[in-house]
Amino acid sequence: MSKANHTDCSSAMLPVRDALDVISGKWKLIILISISSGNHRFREIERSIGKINSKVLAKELKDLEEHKLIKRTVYDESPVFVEYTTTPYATTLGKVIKELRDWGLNHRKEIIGK
Amino acid sequence: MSKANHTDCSSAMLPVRDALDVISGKWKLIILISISSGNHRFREIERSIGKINSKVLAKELKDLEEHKLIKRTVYDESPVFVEYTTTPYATTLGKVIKELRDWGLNHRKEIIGK
DNA sequence: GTAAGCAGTTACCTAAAAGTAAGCAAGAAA
DNA sequence: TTTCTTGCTTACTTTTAGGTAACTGCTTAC
Repeated sequence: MSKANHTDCSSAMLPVRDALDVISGKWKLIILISISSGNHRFREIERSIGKINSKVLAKELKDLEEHKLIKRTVYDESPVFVEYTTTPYATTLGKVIKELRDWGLNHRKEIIGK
Repeated sequence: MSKANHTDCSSAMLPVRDALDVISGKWKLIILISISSGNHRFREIERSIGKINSKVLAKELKDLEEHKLIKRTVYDESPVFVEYTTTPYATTLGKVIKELRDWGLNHRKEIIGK
């Protein structure tokens, strides 16, 4: 008889954990925003973010690709060039990003910048 | 003349960063969910999460309090007891959490559990 | 022929996050 | 009276994220 003297809420926790596994971290959403704002080349993305370094960017891009959120395409022209684009699946993150933005904007007003 | 050969999107990035600073990490939202699901005592919260340890929980609770997302109240009865509750401000995170949940649920269906 | 841009990689380092295990003061229950 | 529960703290270790700097092969521009 497992007498669990607490409210169970694991069903609410699990999906949030899943989502955080994909998007949390310092750079993932930032990179997605950069790409969907029109930066498609490695160096473009790097410059648009500014403080990121190429090692971290390369790693994060790989992660995002594994999660099917971006697509890496190599154009075999001369010189070859590499393009990163967001996938249709990435657009499902739109609402998440919007809510985070709105909340972050308000939070800065309320707490940080007072 | 700073010739920035990339699209500028810093205004979209900043608020997202602010939000992530507060909510990213392994436990913050999980703890908020636990408290708002009815777990108000330290040990209750601990048990409801399961894998967290008291050192980490204590630290995260302090962080959440600093961010005005929860309130710690000490009731000076005998024995004294401590209660954690979410603040009205925490409810502004509701939409964020909802979107994360929905996305996480879908993500598990689409990517993880296939 | 030298410099500069592209898309990264490599080896190394640091700092922060998270975990482990134990303990403590108080009261309550056995 | 020993044990249990609560709400933590302390000291220590491990793990992970993130950062630095240099360097690669390739190509074009000067």
